[in-house]
Amino acid sequence: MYRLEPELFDLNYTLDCGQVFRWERDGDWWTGVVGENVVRLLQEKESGSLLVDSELSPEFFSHYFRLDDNLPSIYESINRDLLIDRAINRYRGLRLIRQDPWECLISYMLATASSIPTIQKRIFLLSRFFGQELEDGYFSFPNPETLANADLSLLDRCKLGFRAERIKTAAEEVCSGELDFDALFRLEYRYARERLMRLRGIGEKVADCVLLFAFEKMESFPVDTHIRQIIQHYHIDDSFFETCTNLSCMGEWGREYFGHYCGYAQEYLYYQKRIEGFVSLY
DNA sequence: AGCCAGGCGGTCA
DNA sequence: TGACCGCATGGC
Repeated sequence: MYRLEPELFDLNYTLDCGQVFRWERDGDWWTGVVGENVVRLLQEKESGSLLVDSELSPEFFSHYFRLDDNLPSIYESINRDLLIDRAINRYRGLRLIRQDPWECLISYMLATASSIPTIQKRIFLLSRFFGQELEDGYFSFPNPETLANADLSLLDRCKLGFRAERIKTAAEEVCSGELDFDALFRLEYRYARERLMRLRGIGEKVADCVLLFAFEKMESFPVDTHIRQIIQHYHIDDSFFETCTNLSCMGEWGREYFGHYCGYAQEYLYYQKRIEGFVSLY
């Protein structure tokens, strides 16, 4: 157990906002599986310091929680209107997380047309059946080889529905090296996106989530049902939307409107909408 | 019961 | 291209 003193960081918002699915809260403590490690974290209310119960190093968490991001500077760059301004101030300290590419890829393939509790349940079952037990009740995320070789009847027990075949195929591509994570890191956003979208089960939204949360593409702007509703409800920038109604166009708009760190803007808007619905700006 | 959830892929005009 | 539909599952 050790202590970290992160600046401008809110653990609760960061783990609760819906970007990760394997952290659970019990009182003030969060427990999660990161790689082969079971991790417990608590942030003290007054001091803001982080209590870490884990084998992983301080440097790891600094990297994992993107403490290297200059948040004030990012806030300044994305603060374009009253709605995002409110979200930034209300959920101050929410940071994006650097997720493991493989786990992130499969998780968001399993997230299509599902509520967050359902997604969490699928990943829990998948880990329980195909991962390795780390300590009592906690399992690692299954590796690509295991999922590539799993038979569909077993995958079915994880309640994946029509997503089962898709993740098996994706796992096979990762195993064979046909899908190369290192290459995705090096590719520019739009090319990495095109590459991911060649997989069955990955459209614009899933590709954007994976690129944002695992491949350092801050200029991703995932347009899910909440973001679509926000844009339609507030008529942000309505001169643009006279000619733009579909989801693809909304993504393009987000990148233009919020700039390079639009991924951060997206996450704040998404969380605010999930927690508070359509907020009043008066 | 019916609709929606961090959607995608196919079809049909 | 744009609108509609089926796809499994679960929560409300």
